[in-house]
Amino acid sequence: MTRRTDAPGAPVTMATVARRAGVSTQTVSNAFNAPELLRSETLVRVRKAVAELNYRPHRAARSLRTRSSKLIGYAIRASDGGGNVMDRFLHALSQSAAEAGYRVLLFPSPAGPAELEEYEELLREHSVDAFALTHTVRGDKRQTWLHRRGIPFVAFGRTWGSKGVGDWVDVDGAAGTGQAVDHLVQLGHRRIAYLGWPAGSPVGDDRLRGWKEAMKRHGLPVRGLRAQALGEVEQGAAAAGGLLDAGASAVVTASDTLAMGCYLALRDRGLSAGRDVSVVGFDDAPAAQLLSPGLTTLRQPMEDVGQMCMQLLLKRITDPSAPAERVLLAPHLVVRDSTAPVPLTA
Amino acid sequence: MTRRTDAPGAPVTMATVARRAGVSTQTVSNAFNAPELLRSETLVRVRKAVAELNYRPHRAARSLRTRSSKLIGYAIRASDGGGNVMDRFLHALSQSAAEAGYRVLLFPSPAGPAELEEYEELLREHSVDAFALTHTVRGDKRQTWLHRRGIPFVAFGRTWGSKGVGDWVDVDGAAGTGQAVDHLVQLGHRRIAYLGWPAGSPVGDDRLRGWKEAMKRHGLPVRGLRAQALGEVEQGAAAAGGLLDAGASAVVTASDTLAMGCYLALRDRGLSAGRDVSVVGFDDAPAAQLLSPGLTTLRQPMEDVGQMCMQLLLKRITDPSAPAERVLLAPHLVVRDSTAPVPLTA
DNA sequence: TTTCTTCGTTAGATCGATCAAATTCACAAT
DNA sequence: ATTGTGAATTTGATCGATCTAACGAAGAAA
Repeated sequence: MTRRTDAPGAPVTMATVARRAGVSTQTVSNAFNAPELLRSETLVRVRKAVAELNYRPHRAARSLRTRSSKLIGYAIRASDGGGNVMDRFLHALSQSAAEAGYRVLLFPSPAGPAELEEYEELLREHSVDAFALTHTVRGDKRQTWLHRRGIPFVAFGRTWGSKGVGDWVDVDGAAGTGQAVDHLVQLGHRRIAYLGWPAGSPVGDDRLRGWKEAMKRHGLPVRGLRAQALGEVEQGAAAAGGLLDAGASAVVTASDTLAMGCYLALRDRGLSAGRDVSVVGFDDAPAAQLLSPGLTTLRQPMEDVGQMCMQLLLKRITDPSAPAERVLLAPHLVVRDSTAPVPLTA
Repeated sequence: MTRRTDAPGAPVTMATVARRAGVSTQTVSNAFNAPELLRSETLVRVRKAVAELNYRPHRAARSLRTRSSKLIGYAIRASDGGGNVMDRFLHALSQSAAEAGYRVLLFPSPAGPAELEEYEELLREHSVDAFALTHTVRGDKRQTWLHRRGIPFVAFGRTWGSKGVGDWVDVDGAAGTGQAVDHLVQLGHRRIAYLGWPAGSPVGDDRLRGWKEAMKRHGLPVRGLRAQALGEVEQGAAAAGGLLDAGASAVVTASDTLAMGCYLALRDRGLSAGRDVSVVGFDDAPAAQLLSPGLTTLRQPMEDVGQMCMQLLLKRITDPSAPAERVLLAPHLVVRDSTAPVPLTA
């Protein structure tokens, strides 16, 4: 026999609410999922009961019936080294997800080919409705795999290969370095150098292109104003030295680390960033504002990236067959003291 | 009427598996949850059917019946600035959780008093079984709140207030700076300075204490070998200058940022870290190994922290009334080139 | 008055698993 | 042959919501 009384301490379910409001459970359900179906007076009554009992629908029950977990899977990597960028993305993503009634399910991603098995496992258990991908690489298998099965997903990071599938959001590196050049030109610089990574990395090539195109747009020469180094500070310093010798009055770099290399190269020559030579970094790492002088750098708009990812994902969930959307967002130039007008003596 | 045939494309449920294995659904359930109850021959038969159908139990259904979501809630903050420490914690936590059959549910934590409402919401919906807390502060309300309701939780970060409740895991800052001193003493240093933050921050005071106690243990003087600065690199450099003037041959610092200040102070004097004066940082920030020379620093054992958190949490879930456990883990000294034997000239 | 609509609400089945209790079976003890 | 015992398996109820379909009441049209 079903319990008719509401013992204190008994779990509060829809039936409890229904009893108190003097309606059926279906009406309570409608109050949550289709309030427009209720007469406004009934709605008020149900809402009152919900508030008094502090009731919320049981996720598992709802999810079992509706076949939707309202969870988005996100694979976290061992140590992505991405500095605080991934942190910010994750926060922005979960924030936007929450606003849309979703939450983020975190799972550790085994590197390599076993990775897809984790995705599959989550799907088999119906643990997630969709995925958010990051750390996309050339010819990433995940996109096509998910696409083939009709699982909604969105990627932070473009599909670099020619024939990519699915929606993505990415940061426009070229626009970023372009902005940096514009900023420096406005300060009177003309010999604006670029310090990047060796050719071949898509992200690096993109940032280089932005500098090159902006220089052309302003009618400025680029010959001899380009150097490259790997991610180490000291190597950056060596490469930056060459650019200074070539008479650069400003250096746009592919990363804050390389920018730190510039700082060192300047210090070794008794010069100072900002005062003598302007330097622009990329990423706005935590160290950037701690440096002295504070580093002018390109901050990736992770809040917007997360929000946009969620927006595309929701659209995809709603309409799985809509054409893919791709969004490029420009980084934001954070101006600190490492950029300044060209010194008169130069 | 119940469907007796298994149409292709129909969802694979326990009934499908049961039919194929020629057993009841309960037996399939037992194969997952209590395999020792089955005759080994039956178990094999069921496992075979499971494998052929690629079946996994539906999370929501299981969770509805067992009243356990197997999810651990974790509140992600806007930008905790914790560098890569939180990243590593989160990865370690989800890794250990996965090994125990749990996953991590990420939710954005609104700052301030509204925070607890998010926790409550998750509990009301039965979305999580337990919580992992970080960023604990003096007199944190979350611990007592969760404790009072009997919700299992674990904190990364000790309860600094006197009357804390609940299990926690933390990094032993004092042990870290102590190790740094030991290492330097072994290299022949005697005038080992400490560069920390202004008194008052519990973490900072802890690290200072470790240095002081280790110095006493080795019978070394501490007078005049202590300075403090806020988190900025340049201020660190100024403070470090004083220590160098006081004849320090090595500096233990409270953070990698302060260590970078030492680098600058040395460079300004034409000296170099490692060769002339040894420097030890704290945290192993991404920049630490990029610096030149590479920074010897104390790396927080986040993998162990995450694992231990999960271990305590599982115990707590199993036995909610067991006495609280607290674990302190020592950081690991990562030796790079910024520490070296005392130069002969000194 | 009767019948037809429409709107709001209710009743009963269902999602896919686990729990508690009942049942079957093999085998030993009486 | 009968009963007892324990292990292996099955049966039926249940978790808490949503779905489909049916129902009742109010007002409009006949």
